Amino acid sequence: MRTHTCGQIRESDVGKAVTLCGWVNSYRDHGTGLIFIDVRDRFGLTQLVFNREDAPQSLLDVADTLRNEDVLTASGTVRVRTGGPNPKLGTGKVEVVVSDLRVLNKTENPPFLPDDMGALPAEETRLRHRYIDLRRPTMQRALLTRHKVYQVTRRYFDENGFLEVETPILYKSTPEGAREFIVPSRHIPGSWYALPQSPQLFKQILMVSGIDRYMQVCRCFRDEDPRADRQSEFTQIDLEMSFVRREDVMAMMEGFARRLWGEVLGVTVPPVQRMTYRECMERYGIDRPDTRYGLEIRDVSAIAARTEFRVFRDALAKNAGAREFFSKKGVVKAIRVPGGADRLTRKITDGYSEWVRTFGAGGVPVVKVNAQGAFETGVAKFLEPVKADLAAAMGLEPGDTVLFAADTYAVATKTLGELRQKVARDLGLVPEWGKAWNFLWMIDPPMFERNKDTGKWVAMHHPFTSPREDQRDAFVAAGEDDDEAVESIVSAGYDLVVNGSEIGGGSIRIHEPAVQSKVFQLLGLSPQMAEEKFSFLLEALRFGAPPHGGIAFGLDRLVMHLCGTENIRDVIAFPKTQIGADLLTRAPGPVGDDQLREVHVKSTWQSEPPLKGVS
RNA sequence: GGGGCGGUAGCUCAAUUGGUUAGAGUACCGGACUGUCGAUCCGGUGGUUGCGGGUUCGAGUCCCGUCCGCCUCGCCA
Repeated sequence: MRTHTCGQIRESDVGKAVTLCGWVNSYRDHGTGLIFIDVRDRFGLTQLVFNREDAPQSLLDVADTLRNEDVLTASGTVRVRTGGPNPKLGTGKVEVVVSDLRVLNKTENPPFLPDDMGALPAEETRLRHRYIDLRRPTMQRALLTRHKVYQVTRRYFDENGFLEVETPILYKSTPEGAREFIVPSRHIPGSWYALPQSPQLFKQILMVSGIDRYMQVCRCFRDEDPRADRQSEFTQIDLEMSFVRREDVMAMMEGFARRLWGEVLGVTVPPVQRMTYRECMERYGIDRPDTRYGLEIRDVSAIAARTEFRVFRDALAKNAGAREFFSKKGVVKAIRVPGGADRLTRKITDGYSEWVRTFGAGGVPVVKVNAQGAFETGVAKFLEPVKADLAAAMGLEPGDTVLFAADTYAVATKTLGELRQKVARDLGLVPEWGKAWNFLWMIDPPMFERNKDTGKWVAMHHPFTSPREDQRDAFVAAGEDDDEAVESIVSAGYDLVVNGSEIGGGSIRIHEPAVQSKVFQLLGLSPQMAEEKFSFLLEALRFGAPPHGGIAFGLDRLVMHLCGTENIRDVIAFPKTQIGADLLTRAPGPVGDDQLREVHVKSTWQSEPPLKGVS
């Protein structure tokens, strides 16, 4: 149908007869003289020109009807532009003098035009007419980047001896972890499949099967509320390796990250540092630290203990005798904001006090160091006796502000971890996209933590994560009710973090039945329950399981980083909204009673589905 | 489930303290124009102010409910 794409023609093509196909990007009708049409496809823009003096009337009649987003095919001759080049276009030095024009499909007046200039339509509108939104160059670039990630991924892991194996989408419901999407069985009344949260158990079984190295670009499903960087349906680069220690997996993945950033962005990934979970929490208050800026957290409990400030004293009284780092032990922590005395106004810091309530903190005590080095604000008088020690511990200079959190270790750490990021954003300390790539491995995370509501132990990663080699015996010996002991056991897990965002996580797995039983026991799964839910895995582990470990990278998030967007929907062709709706196809929707009967399901929902009359 | 922001013309937005016939840009329609390139100039069509109640002489504006979108806490092994 065409001889060239719209991004292809150059000066070297002058004089050639060409045929192009594409969409009308813009039309500039000069009435009695000239008509210019920019025709667009995925590859670029080419200017078509019609001259009213020498073009036949039949051709002009068609050209006159062209409007934005009409689909056309045009044939003509390439020539150098006589009106001067357009440096913004790759094809900007040439144009096509059209001799034949056909409208392949006239468009209705589109709800919006797919250009990247000016304000975008509301996201609702973009999702509703996704096919138009996806014509925008930015969206086409994102899909292209995503495509490159698929290609690099498959090449890299193929080169390294991985076998791509597909695993089931209709899967078995397992307890633990995220809420599942479920699918009723027609053949087995009252029975349900679940969509996989990840192919975790299958890939471990593939290791027992002797596959040695497995990878898959796979869709995963978690029926939890989405976020800006999270969809309930998402894609993982999933892999598993036999006969490896965590160094082997981490080295493999560093190589992968290096290849990805190199091939997609032309960026050389700097050396990947490692940081233990504990150090992450101590310095950054989060398990995925953003190390592109300072504002590190300091523990000032010992100094705070010598003040009469009620907020500090009350916090420090909590579990005062417990071991260090215990989640319920009271602590006072602080971050120093250089130059904050001027920049963090009373209004801003009051806002922080309000904001941290969402993390369970009561507020943010603030002290400012004025130009003369004196402490200001309400808590200053309490801190006067420890002024010198605090200044030394925090490295305070005139003009600084100190933000405190006084609470349990868990709350104070979380609060300052979040506040640190907010302050960095507010003060413009975060480098713009592409300026810094801070990769780090978070290692040695705890095996378990207590669920805040139920009080039960939950696996930090998943129940098949092995304790770190040297922790095995302590783990097997740990008493279920000994919180301090259980919390202190670290696993052989690892997360890869870039610029404060977790892009992948994995672990060395348990291959010993005794260790696996202990995990289930701590999670409150009786041997019978464990057998019922995971018999296939437990059985497989008994039939010659090699030591193995693996990791999964979030492909959507990788692409977000490589595209420089903070919206996961910008890297997914057909994403869903916050209530899991697809505004394009109007999924989910009702099904007929006969369909339900066939799968032995009766709905308890009596009203009309709300989405039906979407605005 | 909780908190926040938003919903006004096809699209992006405005509308004073609750007060005349809800405006502008753009798209679309018509006209003018020979080198534009986000063309320009002139004119025009276009509104259930998300939906349902309420208060009021009077509601885009205030109140209640509800739906939808986004951000977020919880949640996300």
